[in-house]
Amino acid sequence: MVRNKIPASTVRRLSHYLRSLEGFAEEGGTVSSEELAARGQTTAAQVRKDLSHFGSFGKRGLGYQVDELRDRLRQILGVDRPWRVALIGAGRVGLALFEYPAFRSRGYECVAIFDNDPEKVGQQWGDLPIHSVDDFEETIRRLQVELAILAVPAASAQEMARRAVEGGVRGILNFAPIRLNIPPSVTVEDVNLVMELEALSFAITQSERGE
Amino acid sequence: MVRNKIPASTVRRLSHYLRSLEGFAEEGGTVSSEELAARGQTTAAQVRKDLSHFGSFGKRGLGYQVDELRDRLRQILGVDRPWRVALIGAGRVGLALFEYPAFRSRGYECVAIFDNDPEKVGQQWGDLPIHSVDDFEETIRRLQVELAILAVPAASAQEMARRAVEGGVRGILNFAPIRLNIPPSVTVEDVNLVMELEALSFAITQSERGE
DNA sequence: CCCTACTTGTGAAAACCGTCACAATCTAGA
DNA sequence: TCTAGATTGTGACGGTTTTCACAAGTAGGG
Repeated sequence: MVRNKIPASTVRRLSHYLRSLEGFAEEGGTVSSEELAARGQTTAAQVRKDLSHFGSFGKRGLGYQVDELRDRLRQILGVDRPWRVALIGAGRVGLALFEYPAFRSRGYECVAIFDNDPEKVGQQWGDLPIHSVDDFEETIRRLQVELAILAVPAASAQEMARRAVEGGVRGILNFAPIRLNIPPSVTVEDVNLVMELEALSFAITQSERGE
Repeated sequence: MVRNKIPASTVRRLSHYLRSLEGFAEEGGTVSSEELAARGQTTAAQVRKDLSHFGSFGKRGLGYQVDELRDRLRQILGVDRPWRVALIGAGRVGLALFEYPAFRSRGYECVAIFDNDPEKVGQQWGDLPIHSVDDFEETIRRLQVELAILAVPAASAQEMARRAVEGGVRGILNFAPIRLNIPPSVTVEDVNLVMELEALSFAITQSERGE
Protein backbone atom coordinates (compact mmCIF):
# COMPACT_ATOMS: atom_id res chain seq x y z
CA MET A 1 0.00 0.00 0.00
CA VAL A 2 1.58 3.22 -1.16
CA ARG A 3 -0.14 6.60 -1.03
CA ASN A 4 1.59 8.44 -3.86
CA LYS A 5 1.19 8.57 -7.61
CA ILE A 6 -2.31 7.24 -8.07
CA PRO A 7 -3.12 6.87 -11.80
CA ALA A 8 -5.91 9.12 -13.03
CA SER A 9 -7.64 6.06 -14.47
CA THR A 10 -7.74 4.52 -11.00
CA VAL A 11 -9.47 7.60 -9.59
CA ARG A 12 -12.09 7.43 -12.31
CA ARG A 13 -12.72 3.79 -11.54
CA LEU A 14 -12.99 4.46 -7.80
CA SER A 15 -15.69 6.97 -8.61
CA HIS A 16 -17.45 4.29 -10.59
CA TYR A 17 -17.13 1.69 -7.82
CA LEU A 18 -18.66 4.15 -5.39
CA ARG A 19 -21.59 4.66 -7.74
CA SER A 20 -22.11 0.88 -7.95
CA LEU A 21 -21.91 0.44 -4.20
CA GLU A 22 -24.49 3.13 -3.65
CA GLY A 23 -26.76 1.13 -5.91
CA PHE A 24 -26.59 -1.87 -3.62
CA ALA A 25 -27.88 -0.01 -0.57
CA GLU A 26 -28.55 -3.19 1.41
CA GLU A 27 -27.10 -2.95 4.89
CA GLY A 28 -24.66 -5.57 6.00
CA GLY A 29 -24.17 -7.19 2.62
CA THR A 30 -20.86 -8.05 1.03
CA VAL A 31 -19.58 -7.73 -2.52
CA SER A 32 -16.69 -9.43 -4.29
CA SER A 33 -14.20 -7.81 -6.63
CA GLU A 34 -15.74 -10.01 -9.31
CA GLU A 35 -19.17 -8.44 -8.81
CA LEU A 36 -17.79 -4.92 -8.71
CA ALA A 37 -15.90 -5.56 -11.91
CA ALA A 38 -19.00 -6.85 -13.68
CA ARG A 39 -20.68 -3.49 -13.38
CA GLY A 40 -17.97 -1.22 -14.62
CA GLN A 41 -16.30 -2.65 -17.65
CA THR A 42 -13.20 -3.84 -15.83
CA THR A 43 -11.65 -6.93 -14.21
CA ALA A 44 -11.62 -8.30 -10.70
CA ALA A 45 -7.84 -7.97 -10.53
CA GLN A 46 -8.12 -4.32 -11.52
CA VAL A 47 -10.62 -3.65 -8.76
CA ARG A 48 -8.36 -5.23 -6.16
CA LYS A 49 -5.30 -3.41 -7.47
CA ASP A 50 -7.12 -0.09 -7.42
CA LEU A 51 -8.23 -0.57 -3.84
CA SER A 52 -4.85 -1.87 -2.72
CA HIS A 53 -3.35 1.56 -3.36
CA PHE A 54 -5.16 2.76 -0.27
CA GLY A 55 -5.07 -0.20 2.08
CA SER A 56 -6.82 -3.54 2.38
CA PHE A 57 -10.50 -3.30 3.10
CA GLY A 58 -11.69 -6.76 2.21
CA LYS A 59 -11.80 -10.11 3.94
CA ARG A 60 -10.28 -13.04 2.10
CA GLY A 61 -12.81 -15.65 1.26
CA LEU A 62 -15.67 -13.20 1.79
CA GLY A 63 -15.24 -10.01 -0.18
CA TYR A 64 -15.89 -6.45 0.87
CA GLN A 65 -18.45 -5.16 3.35
CA VAL A 66 -20.64 -2.97 1.16
CA ASP A 67 -21.32 -0.11 3.57
CA GLU A 68 -17.78 -0.15 4.93
CA LEU A 69 -16.17 0.00 1.49
CA ARG A 70 -18.61 2.68 0.43
CA ASP A 71 -17.68 4.87 3.39
CA ARG A 72 -14.00 4.23 2.76
CA LEU A 73 -14.31 5.24 -0.90
CA ARG A 74 -16.10 8.40 0.12
CA GLN A 75 -13.21 9.27 2.39
CA ILE A 76 -10.65 8.51 -0.32
CA LEU A 77 -12.43 10.59 -2.93
CA GLY A 78 -12.95 13.36 -0.40
CA VAL A 79 -16.74 13.31 -0.71
CA ASP A 80 -17.34 12.49 2.94
CA ARG A 81 -17.82 16.21 3.54
CA PRO A 82 -19.53 19.01 1.63
CA TRP A 83 -17.63 21.21 -0.82
CA ARG A 84 -18.28 24.89 -1.30
CA VAL A 85 -18.57 25.65 -5.00
CA ALA A 86 -18.85 28.86 -7.02
CA LEU A 87 -20.38 28.94 -10.46
CA ILE A 88 -18.62 31.37 -12.75
CA GLY A 89 -20.69 32.18 -15.80
CA ALA A 90 -24.49 32.15 -15.70
CA GLY A 91 -25.07 31.09 -19.29
CA ARG A 92 -26.72 27.96 -20.65
CA VAL A 93 -23.94 25.68 -19.49
CA GLY A 94 -23.92 27.28 -16.07
CA LEU A 95 -27.67 26.85 -15.74
CA ALA A 96 -27.55 23.22 -16.79
CA LEU A 97 -24.89 22.53 -14.19
CA PHE A 98 -26.67 24.53 -11.52
CA GLU A 99 -29.80 22.46 -11.96
CA TYR A 100 -27.98 19.18 -12.35
CA PRO A 101 -29.48 17.11 -9.55
CA ALA A 102 -26.55 14.79 -8.89
CA PHE A 103 -24.62 17.91 -8.15
CA ARG A 104 -26.01 18.99 -4.79
CA SER A 105 -27.00 15.49 -3.77
CA ARG A 106 -23.33 14.57 -3.73
CA GLY A 107 -22.24 17.34 -1.44
CA TYR A 108 -21.19 19.93 -4.00
CA GLU A 109 -23.00 22.97 -2.67
CA CYS A 110 -23.18 26.00 -4.92
CA VAL A 111 -22.73 29.04 -2.67
CA ALA A 112 -22.31 31.78 -5.28
CA ILE A 113 -22.97 32.59 -8.92
CA PHE A 114 -21.10 35.19 -10.95
CA ASP A 115 -21.58 36.78 -14.35
CA ASN A 116 -20.20 39.87 -16.04
CA ASP A 117 -23.43 40.65 -17.92
CA PRO A 118 -25.17 43.61 -16.17
CA GLU A 119 -28.51 42.23 -17.39
CA LYS A 120 -27.99 39.07 -15.34
CA VAL A 121 -26.41 40.57 -12.22
CA GLY A 122 -29.05 40.86 -9.54
CA GLN A 123 -31.25 38.09 -10.92
CA GLN A 124 -31.84 35.09 -8.68
CA TRP A 125 -31.41 31.43 -9.44
CA GLY A 126 -33.24 29.54 -6.74
CA ASP A 127 -32.33 31.51 -3.65
CA LEU A 128 -28.93 32.58 -4.92
CA PRO A 129 -28.30 36.03 -6.40
CA ILE A 130 -26.07 36.43 -9.44
CA HIS A 131 -23.09 38.53 -8.38
CA SER A 132 -21.15 40.97 -10.46
CA VAL A 133 -17.52 40.02 -11.04
CA ASP A 134 -16.32 43.34 -9.64
CA ASP A 135 -15.62 42.10 -6.13
CA PHE A 136 -15.07 38.52 -7.24
CA GLU A 137 -11.92 37.67 -5.29
CA GLU A 138 -13.15 39.14 -2.02
CA THR A 139 -16.55 37.48 -2.33
CA ILE A 140 -15.31 33.97 -2.93
CA ARG A 141 -12.74 34.36 -0.18
CA ARG A 142 -15.40 35.54 2.24
CA LEU A 143 -17.72 32.68 1.26
CA GLN A 144 -14.84 30.22 1.62
CA VAL A 145 -15.27 28.84 -1.87
CA GLU A 146 -13.09 25.80 -2.50
CA LEU A 147 -14.06 24.81 -6.03
CA ALA A 148 -14.85 26.94 -9.07
CA ILE A 149 -16.89 25.80 -12.01
CA LEU A 150 -15.67 27.85 -14.92
CA ALA A 151 -18.42 28.12 -17.53
CA VAL A 152 -17.47 31.31 -19.34
CA PRO A 153 -16.38 31.99 -22.93
CA ALA A 154 -12.82 31.07 -23.83
CA ALA A 155 -11.83 34.71 -24.07
CA SER A 156 -12.36 35.41 -20.36
CA ALA A 157 -11.57 31.97 -18.96
CA GLN A 158 -7.87 32.54 -18.25
CA GLU A 159 -8.57 35.85 -16.53
CA MET A 160 -11.32 34.44 -14.32
CA ALA A 161 -9.23 31.38 -13.48
CA ARG A 162 -6.40 33.61 -12.33
CA ARG A 163 -8.77 35.61 -10.18
CA ALA A 164 -10.32 32.45 -8.73
CA VAL A 165 -6.88 31.27 -7.69
CA GLU A 166 -6.28 34.71 -6.23
CA GLY A 167 -9.48 34.27 -4.26
CA GLY A 168 -8.24 31.02 -2.78
CA VAL A 169 -9.96 28.22 -4.67
CA ARG A 170 -8.25 24.84 -4.61
CA GLY A 171 -9.74 23.33 -7.76
CA ILE A 172 -11.30 24.38 -11.05
CA LEU A 173 -13.68 22.47 -13.27
CA ASN A 174 -12.99 24.11 -16.60
CA PHE A 175 -15.51 24.06 -19.45
CA ALA A 176 -13.66 26.56 -21.63
CA PRO A 177 -11.76 24.97 -24.51
CA ILE A 178 -8.39 26.39 -23.51
CA ARG A 179 -5.52 25.18 -21.38
CA LEU A 180 -5.51 27.21 -18.19
CA ASN A 181 -2.21 28.55 -16.96
CA ILE A 182 -2.30 28.49 -13.16
CA PRO A 183 0.00 27.39 -10.32
CA PRO A 184 0.32 23.63 -9.81
CA SER A 185 -1.03 23.87 -6.28
CA VAL A 186 -4.48 24.32 -7.84
CA THR A 187 -6.04 21.31 -9.55
CA VAL A 188 -7.77 21.66 -12.89
CA GLU A 189 -10.12 19.23 -14.60
CA ASP A 190 -11.02 20.01 -18.17
CA VAL A 191 -14.34 19.15 -19.74
CA ASN A 192 -13.97 19.72 -23.46
CA LEU A 193 -17.01 18.76 -25.45
CA VAL A 194 -15.48 19.46 -28.85
CA MET A 195 -12.61 17.16 -27.94
CA GLU A 196 -15.04 14.40 -27.07
CA LEU A 197 -16.90 14.81 -30.33
CA GLU A 198 -13.65 14.78 -32.25
CA ALA A 199 -12.64 11.58 -30.48
CA LEU A 200 -15.90 10.12 -31.76
CA SER A 201 -15.43 11.22 -35.35
CA PHE A 202 -11.83 10.03 -35.24
CA ALA A 203 -12.82 6.56 -34.07
CA ILE A 204 -15.57 6.26 -36.66
CA THR A 205 -13.38 7.55 -39.47
CA GLN A 206 -10.63 5.12 -38.50
CA SER A 207 -12.96 2.14 -38.44
CA GLU A 208 -14.32 3.10 -41.86
CA ARG A 209 -10.82 3.35 -43.30
CA GLY A 210 -9.95 -0.04 -41.87
CA GLU A 211 -12.63 -1.77 -43.93
CA MET B 1 4.22 5.22 -39.49
CA VAL B 2 1.61 2.69 -38.51
CA ARG B 3 -2.14 3.26 -38.73
CA ASN B 4 -3.41 0.99 -35.96
CA LYS B 5 -3.76 1.24 -32.19
CA ILE B 6 -3.64 4.97 -31.65
CA PRO B 7 -3.66 5.79 -27.93
CA ALA B 8 -6.70 7.73 -26.73
CA SER B 9 -4.39 10.30 -25.18
CA THR B 10 -2.84 10.91 -28.60
CA VAL B 11 -6.25 11.63 -30.10
CA ARG B 12 -7.00 14.13 -27.35
CA ARG B 13 -3.73 15.88 -28.01
CA LEU B 14 -4.32 15.96 -31.78
CA SER B 15 -7.57 17.72 -31.06
CA HIS B 16 -5.67 20.22 -28.98
CA TYR B 17 -2.99 20.77 -31.63
CA LEU B 18 -5.71 21.49 -34.16
CA ARG B 19 -7.20 24.09 -31.81
CA SER B 20 -3.79 25.74 -31.46
CA LEU B 21 -3.17 25.74 -35.19
CA GLU B 22 -6.53 27.37 -35.82
CA GLY B 23 -5.42 30.09 -33.46
CA PHE B 24 -2.43 30.93 -35.63
CA ALA B 25 -4.47 31.61 -38.75
CA GLU B 26 -1.59 33.30 -40.57
CA GLU B 27 -1.25 31.91 -44.06
CA GLY B 28 2.03 30.44 -45.08
CA GLY B 29 3.63 30.42 -41.65
CA THR B 30 5.41 27.52 -40.03
CA VAL B 31 5.37 26.14 -36.51
CA SER B 32 7.82 23.90 -34.67
CA SER B 33 6.98 20.97 -32.42
CA GLU B 34 8.48 23.06 -29.64
CA GLU B 35 5.95 25.85 -30.20
CA LEU B 36 3.03 23.44 -30.47
CA ALA B 37 4.12 21.77 -27.25
CA ALA B 38 4.29 25.09 -25.41
CA ARG B 39 0.59 25.66 -25.87
CA GLY B 40 -0.74 22.35 -24.76
CA GLN B 41 1.03 21.18 -21.66
CA THR B 42 3.18 18.60 -23.41
CA THR B 43 6.65 18.12 -24.89
CA ALA B 44 8.12 18.58 -28.34
CA ALA B 45 9.00 14.89 -28.54
CA GLN B 46 5.41 13.99 -27.70
CA VAL B 47 4.11 16.21 -30.48
CA ARG B 48 6.41 14.62 -33.04
CA LYS B 49 5.61 11.11 -31.84
CA ASP B 50 1.89 11.79 -32.01
CA LEU B 51 2.13 13.08 -35.56
CA SER B 52 4.46 10.29 -36.65
CA HIS B 53 1.63 7.80 -36.16
CA PHE B 54 0.04 9.22 -39.28
CA GLY B 55 2.95 10.12 -41.51
CA SER B 56 5.59 12.82 -41.63
CA PHE B 57 4.25 16.26 -42.35
CA GLY B 58 7.16 18.45 -41.30
CA LYS B 59 10.36 19.65 -42.88
CA ARG B 60 13.56 19.11 -40.90
CA GLY B 61 15.18 22.34 -39.89
CA LEU B 62 11.96 24.27 -40.55
CA GLY B 63 9.00 22.80 -38.73
CA TYR B 64 5.45 22.31 -39.96
CA GLN B 65 3.51 24.36 -42.48
CA VAL B 66 0.64 25.71 -40.37
CA ASP B 67 -2.18 25.50 -42.90
CA GLU B 68 -1.00 22.18 -44.28
CA LEU B 69 -0.76 20.54 -40.85
CA ARG B 70 -4.12 22.00 -39.89
CA ASP B 71 -5.81 20.46 -42.93
CA ARG B 72 -4.07 17.17 -42.30
CA LEU B 73 -5.25 17.07 -38.68
CA ARG B 74 -8.79 17.80 -39.80
CA GLN B 75 -8.63 14.82 -42.12
CA ILE B 76 -7.19 12.59 -39.41
CA LEU B 77 -9.80 13.59 -36.85
CA GLY B 78 -12.53 13.23 -39.45
CA VAL B 79 -13.69 16.84 -39.13
CA ASP B 80 -13.05 17.69 -42.76
CA ARG B 81 -16.70 16.95 -43.44
CA PRO B 82 -19.97 17.67 -41.60
CA TRP B 83 -21.50 15.15 -39.20
CA ARG B 84 -25.22 14.61 -38.79
CA VAL B 85 -26.12 14.63 -35.10
CA ALA B 86 -29.30 13.89 -33.16
CA LEU B 87 -29.92 15.32 -29.73
CA ILE B 88 -31.74 12.87 -27.47
CA GLY B 89 -33.23 14.58 -24.45
CA ALA B 90 -34.39 18.19 -24.56
CA GLY B 91 -33.67 19.09 -20.95
CA ARG B 92 -31.25 21.65 -19.55
CA VAL B 93 -28.20 19.73 -20.65
CA GLY B 94 -29.63 19.20 -24.09
CA LEU B 95 -30.39 22.89 -24.45
CA ALA B 96 -26.93 23.92 -23.32
CA LEU B 97 -25.39 21.60 -25.87
CA PHE B 98 -27.77 22.65 -28.60
CA GLU B 99 -26.80 26.29 -28.17
CA TYR B 100 -23.12 25.58 -27.66
CA PRO B 101 -21.57 27.68 -30.43
CA ALA B 102 -18.43 25.62 -31.02
CA PHE B 103 -20.78 22.80 -31.83
CA ARG B 104 -22.15 23.80 -35.20
CA SER B 105 -19.12 25.86 -36.17
CA ARG B 106 -17.08 22.65 -36.17
CA GLY B 107 -19.31 20.75 -38.52
CA TYR B 108 -21.50 18.93 -36.01
CA GLU B 109 -24.92 19.69 -37.40
CA CYS B 110 -27.91 18.90 -35.21
CA VAL B 111 -30.60 17.51 -37.53
CA ALA B 112 -33.14 16.24 -34.98
CA ILE B 113 -34.19 16.60 -31.36
CA PHE B 114 -36.12 14.01 -29.37
CA ASP B 115 -37.85 13.97 -26.00
CA ASN B 116 -40.37 11.68 -24.36
CA ASP B 117 -42.17 14.51 -22.53
CA PRO B 118 -45.49 15.22 -24.35
CA GLU B 119 -45.25 18.82 -23.13
CA LYS B 120 -42.06 19.32 -25.11
CA VAL B 121 -42.91 17.36 -28.24
CA GLY B 122 -43.97 19.77 -30.97
CA GLN B 123 -42.06 22.72 -29.54
CA GLN B 124 -39.36 24.22 -31.71
CA TRP B 125 -35.75 24.97 -30.87
CA GLY B 126 -34.50 27.31 -33.53
CA ASP B 127 -36.00 25.84 -36.67
CA LEU B 128 -35.97 22.26 -35.41
CA PRO B 129 -39.08 20.57 -33.99
CA ILE B 130 -38.81 18.33 -30.95
CA HIS B 131 -39.84 14.84 -32.02
CA SER B 132 -41.58 12.23 -29.98
CA VAL B 133 -39.54 9.10 -29.34
CA ASP B 134 -42.28 6.91 -30.82
CA ASP B 135 -40.81 6.64 -34.29
CA PHE B 136 -37.26 7.25 -33.11
CA GLU B 137 -35.43 4.52 -35.01
CA GLU B 138 -37.14 5.23 -38.34
CA THR B 139 -36.65 8.97 -38.01
CA ILE B 140 -32.92 8.90 -37.33
CA ARG B 141 -32.43 6.33 -40.06
CA ARG B 142 -34.34 8.49 -42.53
CA LEU B 143 -32.37 11.60 -41.51
CA GLN B 144 -29.12 9.64 -41.80
CA VAL B 145 -28.03 10.50 -38.30
CA GLU B 146 -24.48 9.39 -37.58
CA LEU B 147 -23.91 10.63 -34.03
CA ALA B 148 -26.25 10.70 -31.04
CA ILE B 149 -25.88 12.99 -28.08
CA LEU B 150 -27.51 11.21 -25.20
CA ALA B 151 -28.69 13.72 -22.61
CA VAL B 152 -31.47 11.80 -20.86
CA PRO B 153 -31.84 10.56 -17.27
CA ALA B 154 -29.87 7.48 -16.32
CA ALA B 155 -33.02 5.39 -16.15
CA SER B 156 -33.76 5.65 -19.89
CA ALA B 157 -30.20 6.00 -21.21
CA GLN B 158 -29.57 2.31 -21.90
CA GLU B 159 -32.89 1.92 -23.71
CA MET B 160 -32.36 4.97 -25.90
CA ALA B 161 -28.78 3.96 -26.65
CA ARG B 162 -29.99 0.58 -27.83
CA ARG B 163 -32.59 2.19 -30.06
CA ALA B 164 -30.05 4.65 -31.45
CA VAL B 165 -27.82 1.75 -32.43
CA GLU B 166 -30.85 0.11 -33.96
CA GLY B 167 -31.41 3.27 -35.96
CA GLY B 168 -27.90 3.12 -37.36
CA VAL B 169 -25.83 5.65 -35.42
CA ARG B 170 -22.08 5.10 -35.41
CA GLY B 171 -21.18 6.97 -32.23
CA ILE B 172 -22.76 8.13 -28.97
CA LEU B 173 -21.74 11.00 -26.73
CA ASN B 174 -23.16 9.84 -23.41
CA PHE B 175 -23.96 12.24 -20.58
CA ALA B 176 -25.80 9.70 -18.44
CA PRO B 177 -23.79 8.41 -15.49
CA ILE B 178 -24.02 4.77 -16.50
CA ARG B 179 -21.92 2.41 -18.56
CA LEU B 180 -23.76 1.76 -21.80
CA ASN B 181 -23.95 -1.80 -23.03
CA ILE B 182 -23.85 -1.70 -26.84
CA PRO B 183 -22.02 -3.53 -29.64
CA PRO B 184 -18.34 -2.65 -30.09
CA SER B 185 -18.94 -1.45 -33.64
CA VAL B 186 -20.48 1.68 -32.13
CA THR B 187 -18.15 4.10 -30.37
CA VAL B 188 -19.12 5.65 -27.05
CA GLU B 189 -17.58 8.64 -25.29
CA ASP B 190 -18.69 9.26 -21.73
CA VAL B 191 -18.96 12.68 -20.15
CA ASN B 192 -19.47 12.22 -16.44
CA LEU B 193 -19.58 15.46 -14.50
CA VAL B 194 -19.78 13.88 -11.06
CA MET B 195 -16.69 11.86 -11.88
CA GLU B 196 -14.82 15.03 -12.84
CA LEU B 197 -15.83 16.73 -9.61
CA GLU B 198 -14.77 13.70 -7.61
CA ALA B 199 -11.41 13.72 -9.37
CA LEU B 200 -11.06 17.31 -8.17
CA SER B 201 -11.95 16.60 -4.57
CA PHE B 202 -9.70 13.56 -4.61
CA ALA B 203 -6.71 15.55 -5.82
CA ILE B 204 -7.29 18.31 -3.29
CA THR B 205 -7.82 15.88 -0.43
CA GLN B 206 -4.66 14.02 -1.34
CA SER B 207 -2.56 17.15 -1.49
CA GLU B 208 -3.88 18.24 1.91
CA ARG B 209 -3.01 14.86 3.42
CA GLY B 210 0.49 15.08 1.96
CA GLU B 211 1.29 18.24 3.91
C1' DC C 1 30.16 25.21 -52.13
C1' DC C 2 30.62 24.55 -47.36
C1' DC C 3 29.67 25.49 -42.66
C1' DT C 4 26.45 26.62 -39.02
C1' DA C 5 22.11 26.58 -36.83
C1' DC C 6 18.01 24.42 -36.51
C1' DT C 7 14.33 20.86 -36.46
C1' DT C 8 12.21 16.54 -37.73
C1' DG C 9 11.50 11.51 -37.48
C1' DT C 10 12.48 7.43 -35.02
C1' DG C 11 14.74 3.46 -32.68
C1' DA C 12 15.87 2.45 -27.99
C1' DA C 13 15.30 3.10 -23.05
C1' DA C 14 12.49 4.20 -19.32
C1' DA C 15 8.31 4.77 -16.89
C1' DC C 16 3.80 3.60 -16.26
C1' DC C 17 -0.24 0.74 -16.00
C1' DG C 18 -2.91 -3.53 -16.35
C1' DT C 19 -2.95 -8.63 -16.06
C1' DC C 20 -1.76 -12.92 -14.08
C1' DA C 21 -1.03 -16.30 -10.76
C1' DC C 22 -0.83 -17.83 -6.32
C1' DA C 23 0.03 -17.79 -1.27
C1' DA C 24 -2.58 -16.19 2.56
C1' DT C 25 -6.74 -16.02 4.86
C1' DC C 26 -11.51 -16.60 5.92
C1' DT C 27 -16.18 -19.21 6.64
C1' DA C 28 -19.05 -23.06 6.86
C1' DG C 29 -20.02 -27.46 7.76
C1' DA C 30 -19.21 -32.09 9.12
C1' DT D 1 -10.73 -29.80 14.69
C1' DC D 2 -10.18 -30.53 9.94
C1' DT D 3 -11.39 -30.02 5.08
C1' DA D 4 -13.37 -27.76 1.15
C1' DG D 5 -14.53 -23.71 -1.22
C1' DA D 6 -14.10 -18.96 -1.83
C1' DT D 7 -11.78 -14.52 -2.31
C1' DT D 8 -8.33 -11.09 -1.17
C1' DG D 9 -3.73 -8.82 -1.54
C1' DT D 10 0.41 -8.57 -4.04
C1' DG D 11 4.82 -9.61 -6.42
C1' DA D 12 6.13 -10.69 -11.02
C1' DC D 13 5.27 -10.20 -15.79
C1' DG D 14 3.90 -8.03 -20.15
C1' DG D 15 2.14 -4.49 -22.87
C1' DT D 16 1.59 0.30 -23.75
C1' DT D 17 2.86 5.10 -23.60
C1' DT D 18 6.28 8.58 -22.83
C1' DT D 19 10.87 10.28 -22.85
C1' DC D 20 15.46 10.38 -24.65
C1' DA D 21 19.01 10.93 -27.89
C1' DC D 22 20.74 11.38 -32.27
C1' DA D 23 21.18 10.66 -37.35
C1' DA D 24 19.16 12.79 -41.29
C1' DG D 25 17.64 16.64 -43.62
C1' DT D 26 16.87 21.83 -44.59
C1' DA D 27 17.85 26.83 -45.14
C1' DG D 28 20.81 30.72 -45.14
C1' DG D 29 25.06 33.21 -45.23
C1' DG D 30 29.52 33.96 -46.56
